[in-house]
Amino acid sequence: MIAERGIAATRIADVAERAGTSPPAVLYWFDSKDELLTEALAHEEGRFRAQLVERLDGTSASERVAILIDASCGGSDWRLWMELWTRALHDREAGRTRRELDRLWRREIATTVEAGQRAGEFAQADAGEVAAHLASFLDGLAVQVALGDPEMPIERMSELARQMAERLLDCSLPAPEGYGDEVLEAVA
Amino acid sequence: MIAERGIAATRIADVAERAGTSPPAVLYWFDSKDELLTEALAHEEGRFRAQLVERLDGTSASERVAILIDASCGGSDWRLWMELWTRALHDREAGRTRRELDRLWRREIATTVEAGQRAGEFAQADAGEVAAHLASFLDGLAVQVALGDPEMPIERMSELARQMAERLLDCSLPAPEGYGDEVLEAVA
DNA sequence: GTGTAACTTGAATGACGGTTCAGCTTTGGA
DNA sequence: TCCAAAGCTGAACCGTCATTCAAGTTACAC
Repeated sequence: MIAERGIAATRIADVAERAGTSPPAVLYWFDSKDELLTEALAHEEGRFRAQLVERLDGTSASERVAILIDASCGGSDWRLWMELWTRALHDREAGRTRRELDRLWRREIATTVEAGQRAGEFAQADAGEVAAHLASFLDGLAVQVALGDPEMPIERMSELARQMAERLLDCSLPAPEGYGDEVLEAVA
Repeated sequence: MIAERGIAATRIADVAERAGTSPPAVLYWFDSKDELLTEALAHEEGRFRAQLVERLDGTSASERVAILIDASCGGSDWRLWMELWTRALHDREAGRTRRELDRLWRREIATTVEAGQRAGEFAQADAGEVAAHLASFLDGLAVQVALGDPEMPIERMSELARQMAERLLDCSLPAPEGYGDEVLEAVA
């Protein structure tokens, strides 16, 4: 609901309708609209991480980087994070949440980079620097994709991010899987 | 006003108060709140471009790239563009505007890159590709900066973007000017 | 001066939507 | 079977704005 209409335009009545119930019923489970929105975003974040952990299990560093990029491209709806960003601009609590999520995400990348360096798969470079580079680049690309920029289809995002990682780490990454119709459709 | 409180929380009464007048007076000049917001964003965009054109006058390609990066870091309030982004997610008209602005911005970069290549200042590389890289990277960095990420002060954004450009173009860019207190404060 | 257009205002108006409330139905245990 | 708690509902309630309106004030042309 949030991804479709945006936080600002999402009414309790919309959520209720989607859930096949009534506005007061929604407020029976959530104390307020604000709490509902906050929990929705937290839930999505949890879903994303869980899916990521599963995919990362028992893989090489190169594969991991490829998976992280891949997950960025299609694993979650960037519209949600963009909503969180603008929320974070004016809401202290949302700001804290956002910073924490980003810190974890960059750390995930940095840790993987370091592992790859120890395994000799990647060139020596400051892992934190690489993580900052890659994370920012992915954010920027995702904005274009989420906004349906004709010059930035999701395949190009994937390709550019991949090139960037290979350049930063001086390595070769395994090929990404294609994107299923659901993902392509969600982006469109 | 929009940068401070966000589009969603900006009331006509706020604008009126800031302008030292009354809500009906604001609606005398703008047909609706929506038009007011749209024109505000367009106005800021115009201001930014005008300032850019002035700074770019009579400079070498290397200087131009440095100026473009510099302008990205401090020339405008990214909070406004982030507001435009989320607006564009659900508003067809805002989406068109955003795409057009981004197209112009990438073209500005690409044109400069091509000029620099003709002048022998930059390595040969697909200018469109370089522009897409750089523009996305700047967007991503700007998000972190705008959100006050402690790991991404504006100086680091400037430094990373600069390195990225130098790497993409295999060149050396002139040093950026420091950021004045106003910019640093606006970001904080 | 005086009339007119431009501009502004305080006071409604009205829609919208979160929240509350009093009571209904369902569920599950004894 | 009975009863309490859990879960839900329709119908208010109420605050918050954008927007309108009728009437004022100013500025300026003649």
